[in-house]
Amino acid sequence: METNSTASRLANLTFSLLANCQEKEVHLAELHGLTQAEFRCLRLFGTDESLNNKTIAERMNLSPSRLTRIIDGLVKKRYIRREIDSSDRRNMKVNLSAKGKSLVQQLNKAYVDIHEEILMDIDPSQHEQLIIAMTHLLEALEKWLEKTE
Amino acid sequence: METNSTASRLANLTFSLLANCQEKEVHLAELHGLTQAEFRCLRLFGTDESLNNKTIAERMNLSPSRLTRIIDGLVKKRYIRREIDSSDRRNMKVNLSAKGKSLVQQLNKAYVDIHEEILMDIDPSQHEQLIIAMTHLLEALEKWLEKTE
DNA sequence: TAGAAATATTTGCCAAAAATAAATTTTTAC
DNA sequence: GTAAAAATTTATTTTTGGCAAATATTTCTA
Repeated sequence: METNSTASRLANLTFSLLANCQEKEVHLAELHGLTQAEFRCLRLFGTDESLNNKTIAERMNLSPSRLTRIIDGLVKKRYIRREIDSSDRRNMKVNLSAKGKSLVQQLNKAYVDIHEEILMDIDPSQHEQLIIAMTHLLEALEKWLEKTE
Repeated sequence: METNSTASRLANLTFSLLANCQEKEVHLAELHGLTQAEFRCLRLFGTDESLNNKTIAERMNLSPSRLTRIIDGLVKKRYIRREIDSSDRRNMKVNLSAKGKSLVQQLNKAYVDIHEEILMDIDPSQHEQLIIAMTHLLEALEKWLEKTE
């Protein structure tokens, strides 16, 4: 069957892709003097976002206390700032410093650039197809994750 | 420009994809009583492959001594076997046990199945396009990794 | 409105996992 | 016979992560 061999080719591709991305992350984190947890945490921030401890903990599937430590590191390294939320003083508003913003922007740009290069190699009429396929891939994965939770 | 916004959509997709895959790996490793390092190491094996310590260490970007420990764990958990290479007794040939083979096959099958499901949602005439695009993505990433090494 | 319950974060403590460096053993190769 | 290579052991450090208790603040309620 055709689908089967295509599926296994695709599976191999995403497998290698994943491995490479992971390697890339390790490398980038090291390059900026961050641990992987810190790096992953930083990448959660949009440049203008202001999050609190608990929200980040939930997004990263970690305990709030663990998050406090990760944020400690990022604050010490001057990538983010902590500030008491004036509307609810139990909350800590966490947001990027100038240094943090610049790094996040730089990383995002590099990431978009790679994808732009790829798209240049592909007929524009196929772009939407690709997006749709990738969306399916992501949905399938999310569904699978929920199922096994 | 059209390419730019498509590129950033695609970038977001692969970013989420990566995060989900990582979560999935954590989950699967736990499910089988393996640490993440052990799980990743196991997934390096084709069902009939026989590798030595150093090769695996290189593929995983780890020190040989770290690898010894990871393999220790996998041997203790009966997923792989160690055997002295009779042609060069300094080498250790490492290969999957029956239990290991069965797990690797099962994981590969689940992986291919997900991709098969995805492909069923996509017009078969587009399949080759998707493969090509993903191949480009992978190449771009590998090139980028080499550059920054 | 005083006191109880709930919420968010931090702190101290601890354990497992990940990683490296240096020393050691065995084997090979020149 | 000595140097180099492969794997392991030993010792040590860093990273990751959770739990329970403590603290501060807010919300609920009697």
